[in-house]
Amino acid sequence: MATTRVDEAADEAPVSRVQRKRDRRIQEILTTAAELFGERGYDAVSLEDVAERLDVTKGSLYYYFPSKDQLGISAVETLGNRWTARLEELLAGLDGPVHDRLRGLIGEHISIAVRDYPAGLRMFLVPQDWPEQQRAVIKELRQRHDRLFRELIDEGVAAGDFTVTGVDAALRCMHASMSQSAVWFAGLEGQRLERAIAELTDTLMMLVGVMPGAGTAPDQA
Amino acid sequence: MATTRVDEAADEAPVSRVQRKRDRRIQEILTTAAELFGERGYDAVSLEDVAERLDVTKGSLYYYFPSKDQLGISAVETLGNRWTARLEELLAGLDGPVHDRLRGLIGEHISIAVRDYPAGLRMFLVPQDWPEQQRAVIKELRQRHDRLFRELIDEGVAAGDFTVTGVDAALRCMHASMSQSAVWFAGLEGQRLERAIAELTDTLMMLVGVMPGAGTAPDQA
DNA sequence: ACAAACTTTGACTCTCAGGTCAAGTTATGA
DNA sequence: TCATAACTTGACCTGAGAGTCAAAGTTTGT
Repeated sequence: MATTRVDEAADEAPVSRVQRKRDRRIQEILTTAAELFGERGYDAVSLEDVAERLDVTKGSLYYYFPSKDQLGISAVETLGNRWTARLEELLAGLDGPVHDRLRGLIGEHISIAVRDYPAGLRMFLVPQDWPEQQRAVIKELRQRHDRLFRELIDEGVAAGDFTVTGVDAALRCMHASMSQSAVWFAGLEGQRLERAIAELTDTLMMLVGVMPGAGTAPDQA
Repeated sequence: MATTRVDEAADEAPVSRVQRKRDRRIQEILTTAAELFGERGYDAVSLEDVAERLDVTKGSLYYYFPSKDQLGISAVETLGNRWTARLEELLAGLDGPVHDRLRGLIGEHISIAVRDYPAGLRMFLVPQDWPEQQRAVIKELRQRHDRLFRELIDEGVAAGDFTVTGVDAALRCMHASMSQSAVWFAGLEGQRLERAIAELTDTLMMLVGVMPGAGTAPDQA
């Protein structure tokens, strides 16, 4: 503990204990804010609401963020990063035939979305509801998600597993449905939720030309 | 023109000349309001905005509607009725194999939605954005649209034309995609819009198990 | 123990949008 | 032409929420 000022030298990450504490606080705020924005929409949530859930007062938030919009942008960014990271991680951990990986990715995407990020989805639905600056962030997020799916689909198409025609439209439908799922499935739990997700997954798999019950290899033609 | 007071007797429709004028005014207001709500969302539109576009002042609106919410409900209702009526009419005018009719319905639905009712779609996306009372109206509207599609699909399934599994999920995806199309295709025009709609239609047809290029009867198995 | 840095508070201002209304304008019908 | 009903106006009230800030409270390093 005899650190006189060692960290002063390290020029990469934010370092000092006080800095870390500040960062943690900021994360707390962002998480809570994202939660609320997701529940009720950006406009409908006041900073007083956010403050209340954090058990502080509005003024505190302004100590960390210069405006509601800035808080909104950061919240969206953080949420998006966590979400995407989780998907990327999941995908990295998957192996086997493309069909199975895609199925896993779709299912998990919906599952994560509904369970953990109903918040995040709302922003995909009507980007215009968010202030100008957020839209850029949202757009980028969307593209990252898009890429994950597209790469997998391309792989499947190259391998001859999928018969998808019109990848763009298919991807759009997938995203639309997955986003909407947060609205549709809100309130469902346990078995019923499982089943709803499974059914939606099957349907979406159809969009890339792979029937749900067809097994791994289509050797019945 | 020698009407002394003939209409006083008719007890069904709203009658007097003054009444009809009033009704026309109300329709104007509702149309404009729905337009604006659709463009920017219910919350983001102030009555002053609505009044401005109508070239009157806010006070006038309160002469016809007791509150913003009531105006909102009526706007949603009117819009929904016109939209559904148009779809029903369209469907009634279609004939030929189920496949073609469904394709026509989907294409027109998207086309109408994007071109004439970008307004109306927004409310399907996140019903929670609307006040409690509107949601009932929205839900009913959704069910009416749902029924149109479902009946057609059921007919196709009965006839053995479609291989759809999980009608609910498929319908959900269709609605999600059609609603989102108003967001995706906003700004597109002419050829590009045509093509986008066509591609989306093809993709959605796939959801009910009918490949776009497969012709009317699947006699190639 | 204590000063400096960091954090939180709550009372304040400002603006904007919903809603009211008395007074004015315009249309209707006899 | 004129009384009456229909409509419109604009000034006003109100509450809510964004944003500010001096002062008070807490943590930190020495």
